[in-house]
Amino acid sequence: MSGQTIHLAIVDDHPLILEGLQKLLEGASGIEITGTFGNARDCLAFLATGRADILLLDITLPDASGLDLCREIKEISPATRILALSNHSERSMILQMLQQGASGYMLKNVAADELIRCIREAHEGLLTFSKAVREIMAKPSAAELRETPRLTKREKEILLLIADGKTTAEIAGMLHLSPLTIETHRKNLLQKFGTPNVAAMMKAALQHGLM
Amino acid sequence: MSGQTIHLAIVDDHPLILEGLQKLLEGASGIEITGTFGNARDCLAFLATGRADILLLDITLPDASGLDLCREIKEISPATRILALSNHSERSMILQMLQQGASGYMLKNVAADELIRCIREAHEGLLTFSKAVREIMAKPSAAELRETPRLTKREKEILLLIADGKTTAEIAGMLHLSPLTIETHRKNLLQKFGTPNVAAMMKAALQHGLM
DNA sequence: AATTTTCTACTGGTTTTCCGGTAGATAGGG
DNA sequence: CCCTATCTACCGGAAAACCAGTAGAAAATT
Repeated sequence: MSGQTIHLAIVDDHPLILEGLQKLLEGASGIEITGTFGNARDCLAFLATGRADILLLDITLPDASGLDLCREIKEISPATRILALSNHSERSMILQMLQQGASGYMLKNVAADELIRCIREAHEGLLTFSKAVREIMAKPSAAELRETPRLTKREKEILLLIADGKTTAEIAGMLHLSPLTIETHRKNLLQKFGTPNVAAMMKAALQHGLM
Repeated sequence: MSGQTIHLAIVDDHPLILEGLQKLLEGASGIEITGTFGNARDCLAFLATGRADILLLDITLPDASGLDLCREIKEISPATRILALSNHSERSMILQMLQQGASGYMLKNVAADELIRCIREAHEGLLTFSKAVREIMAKPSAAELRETPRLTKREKEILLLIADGKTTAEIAGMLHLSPLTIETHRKNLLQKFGTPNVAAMMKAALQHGLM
């Protein structure tokens, strides 16, 4: 694999960026641009037949979210390594992109040599980031880790069972407790999270990484 | 900051690992071990008064999950950079640890020079991984990206509102639709996710990164 | 030993969700 | 133009969740 020509595709809704990247990568030996696309649709159509080892992917697209597109591409073409190239510099966005299957992340202000390094590293099967991204990722903001309700052991236990779709009666049966007790715990959980129902609570709990 | 002595603390429930790491890091100049702990409690007690620039953190602990401990530490001592040092090699575990505020991740089979490099890089404010971890992270498994139900525009819209804790009636009001219509969508969503209620659906949706 | 937290359980009632259908109107793509 | 997917809307009934309280027993902490 490595040492071969790298087949690169680019998705970005801004034509200027596409041109800029093309020019920028012209000088790089071993990298061949096999397609450039302004939206998700065209990109997917290309990947049905065409080849891309590496895909530079913007997150803001006209017809889909880059997050969705990333996952879709990994489904239909798992071998394609996706490098996010975005203006979004929030830690949470970077993590989401990785969760959707990206193999790297760069900000758009990345320098040419760094961009090329990232493409090469991704092609070698390594997770890769531009330096600016590594700096962002190393320092989680206090806002991101905003205080999580302190749950008791029992509450955590019950929260997990609720998340699994178990009803109050089912949980009561499993834990050999009265359904009324489970209801109380459930009520306390809702109150601790400050949410009106389990749907919102689930979102809060999962975003806090509680499961 | 950089160039100074790095104050390092270690949390690992296996005494042998603690000793091994201490010996291994003796030779490294500029790194001073200020504390070693076998559980979460002792570590938190230390951080209340003591100092640690970098914390090597195992995920499996007797009295808490390393994930929980990581977040707690970042809350009480945000300046402390946390490097996970674990046997868990699943991509999802690594992502979770980052979500909880870690600045890096290494597997326990890491070589001495790599360990030291990671500690130094973390101290310089950079996200850092051992090479093995970068390889794992670059290739998301098919299982992780297991197929997500294909939702229509409307369904996505309603899913988000449900996640915000809105009731059927509220959603109907917002979208100027009949509550019965919303109920149908809700029903279809449950069916597509294969979940018996919104709690489980929320978990599924969030784990698929749908929000 | 004293205090606080957690776990347990209850009453009684209201709201909401969930289940099983059916079905016309309106796109969007081949 | 046709076909499929989507969006809309309905019925009736069962199950579950949510709300607002109270309260004793058991742990855990101080």
